[in-house]
Amino acid sequence: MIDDQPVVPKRKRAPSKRAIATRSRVLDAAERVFARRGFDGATIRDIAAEAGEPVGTVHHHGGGKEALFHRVIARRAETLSRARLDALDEAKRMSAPLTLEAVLAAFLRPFFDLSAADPAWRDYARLVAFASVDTQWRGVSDQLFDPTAKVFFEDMRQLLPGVSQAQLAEGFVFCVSAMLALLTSRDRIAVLSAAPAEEADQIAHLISFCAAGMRAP
Amino acid sequence: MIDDQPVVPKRKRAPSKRAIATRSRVLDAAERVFARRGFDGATIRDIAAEAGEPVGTVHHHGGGKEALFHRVIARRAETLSRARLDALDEAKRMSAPLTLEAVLAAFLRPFFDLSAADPAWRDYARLVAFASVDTQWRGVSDQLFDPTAKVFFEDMRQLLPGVSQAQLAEGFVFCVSAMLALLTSRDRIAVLSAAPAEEADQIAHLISFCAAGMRAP
DNA sequence: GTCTATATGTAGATAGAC
DNA sequence: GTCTATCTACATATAGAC
Repeated sequence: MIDDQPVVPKRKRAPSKRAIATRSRVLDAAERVFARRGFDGATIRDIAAEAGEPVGTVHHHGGGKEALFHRVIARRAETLSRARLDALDEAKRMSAPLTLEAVLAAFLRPFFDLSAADPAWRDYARLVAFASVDTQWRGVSDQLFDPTAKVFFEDMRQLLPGVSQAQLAEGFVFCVSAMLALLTSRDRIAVLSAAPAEEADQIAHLISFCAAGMRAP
Repeated sequence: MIDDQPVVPKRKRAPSKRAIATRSRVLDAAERVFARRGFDGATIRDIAAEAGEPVGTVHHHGGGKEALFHRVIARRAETLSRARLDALDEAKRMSAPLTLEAVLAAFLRPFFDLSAADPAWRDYARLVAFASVDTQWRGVSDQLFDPTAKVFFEDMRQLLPGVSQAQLAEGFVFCVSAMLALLTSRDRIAVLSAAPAEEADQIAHLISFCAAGMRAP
């Protein structure tokens, strides 16, 4: 253990462009397959076929099935958190005084905006929904999403001083579950409503639903 | 195909008490294991071990893994629907005029009441949550829960004539997702609220949250 | 109905050529 | 880094004794 290089011991060399592209293809394919089938329902072979790569390559870049799932879910988490926090900053700059609707919109909208710009984000939403229901991944999603959630939670607490922290926590979880439901169950909603709706309207409804619910007490 | 008995061709004989008990043990075990691991994550062997029965017996009573899952999810659906519809009738008898809160309570409360009386219903809730997120089971849960949902949906439509059907459908889906979140994520709420809460309070909060959200427009 | 033994397929993972 | 071939384990399912 003496005299081993202390600096930059990982990542022996910069990966080639080709390698980066392959890795990206593997992660994209894994995201789609995990979104469709969940963690246990997906197989490395499904992912390899989806990526158009051999099985060994998926293992090489994914580092095993569990690590691959973790990598896929972590990959976009940072982008999502930053989009939310940026939106919150923007809301604080724009609207004075800050409203509950503005805070909720800053938290809820980015996922939809990203999904509208890139359909892969819709798959990612399904993946997050799978991870949310499976206690096996509870720790992972908490670690990735909780820090940002806490920031918004604090702001909401300021805006609703009359509401108990317990009730606030419940409301926040209800909001998140409603967001995921809208992201992943638009077809179910369409069946009940008997007509396809504009997603822009649905997002506005989600926000007003959540705001009213949080204010209910 | 001629001359075969047309009457009571299924179920050659009444099953023995012992057989009924075994079947019940298998279904109970399957419910617990499916609730913990989801459909794909669970194995027949896990279920057999949980039931204290050999693998062959699980197959005999379950009829294969898919049929077993279907059987487990269908087993309590009828009870739940009846409890909801009974509660709705009761609400209509008791409160005149009927309120949105009363209708929502009739829909949302029974699952919690049943869970409080028998912890197996809590597992069932986790199972339903798993099935809700997995498109593979979309059809099954729709078939089992949609007829009752439509009854409540109609009553809410009467109570909220100013709200569009699309918005009503969204709100209803939000309510269901919030209910499942509360049934399956109490630990997550406890982390945010920094204190364990009484479930009775949480259910009251769920109902007021949903009522306010539905009325938001 | 119950249980043991087994058939058959496929899963995740890896070794080693290129 | 890429890809083929293969190892080992365990999945579902069933056949047939009790």
